[in-house]
Amino acid sequence: MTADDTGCTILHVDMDAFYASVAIRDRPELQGQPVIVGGGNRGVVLSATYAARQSGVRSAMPMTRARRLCPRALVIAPDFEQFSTVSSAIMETFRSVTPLVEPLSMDEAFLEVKGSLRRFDSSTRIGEHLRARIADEQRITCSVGVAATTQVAKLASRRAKPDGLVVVPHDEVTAFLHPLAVEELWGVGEKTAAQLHRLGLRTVGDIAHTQVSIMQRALGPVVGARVHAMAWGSDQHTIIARRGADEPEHSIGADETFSRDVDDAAIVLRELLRLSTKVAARMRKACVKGRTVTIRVRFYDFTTFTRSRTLRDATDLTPEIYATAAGLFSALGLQRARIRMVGVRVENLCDSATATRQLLLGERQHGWEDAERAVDRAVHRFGGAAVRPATLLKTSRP
DNA sequence: TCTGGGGTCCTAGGACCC
DNA sequence: TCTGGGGTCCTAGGACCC
Repeated sequence: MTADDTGCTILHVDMDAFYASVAIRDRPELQGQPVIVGGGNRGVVLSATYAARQSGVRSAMPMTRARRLCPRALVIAPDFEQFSTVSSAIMETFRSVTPLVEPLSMDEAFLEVKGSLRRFDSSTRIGEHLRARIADEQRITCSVGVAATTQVAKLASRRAKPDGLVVVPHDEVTAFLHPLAVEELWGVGEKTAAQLHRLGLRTVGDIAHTQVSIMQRALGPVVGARVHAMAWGSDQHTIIARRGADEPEHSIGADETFSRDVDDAAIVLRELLRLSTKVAARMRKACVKGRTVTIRVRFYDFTTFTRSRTLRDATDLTPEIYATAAGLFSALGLQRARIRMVGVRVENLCDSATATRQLLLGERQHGWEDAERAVDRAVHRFGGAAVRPATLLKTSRP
């Protein structure tokens, strides 16, 4: 790639093996060693150092398989609070260059740098500046992709890994994209790739030279059109400045895989209560209420059901969320089914301040609200274990 | 000893209203 | 008598991302 980045004002910045890099940055003896962040007897790999990747370890791989592939790897449990702190600092570094920062996850973001070119001279310079600062301030490496569109910038940063920078100038976009395998495209996963392979399409160039209508018939009107557009390097995505914490979510949920499959409804209900408590507390912290409660139940063979119910009024209260979740679960009428995972999610969120609530006849206005807020205060002062529903105290989870 | 936990977005069918 | 669309909301499922 040439250094001419004229017109390329979008950067995709992606930390290299983020969780693993943060986990070992204060432990010089582990530099260059195979390290896996993950855990739990039924967990997956969250992140692995490049030394571990050399043995074939990949993100999202079952830990059992990862340990088999790389028995000498050190396994470290994730510390999400630490990751979150580092992530916030990194996003602030990005914002010191441009206000147009769109975080995609803890460890990556799109930056629109058009407005910063006068100060920095070129997009490439900005990328190198950020790489140097993050290496200096956080002692981890990152990779940067520079292009005219988000999709191409994202693919460029992947090409740059680890610890590099790749520019894809406008007139080299098709030469860059077309040799790539279809599954390299953002939004093309296992199923879509298989569908494309059935059509005989192996490379991004194959997609580009197939009629949009054929793509849409195979993948649906929206996804088909998007994938075809991406094959020509054109995407409609414009960067939306967001600041993680005050961005309203569309849903808040929690799920839990049991360490062993469970066939006792009482244990499942107790877990639904624990998850409802967790979700309700997170909703109150985010100052949102929601109307639709969804449960997910995954069985031993990975088949998964979802059931949802929409309430008349938005809520952020454990008793209401739990009652709905428990009702949905009971309505499934399961008889000693072997359950692997359950989850509770609340959707249709709105700002707590604007949520209106019609009082039922005779309902006390502040009953549960007051109780829950007292719980929040106690948890804040004494920690999460301080206050929880009585049924969660009897036995520990399986 | 297979396969986490947090999300977003899309599709499709049915109910219901005008 | 027969037969309409369009719009919105709800529910269930599935694909995908990190």
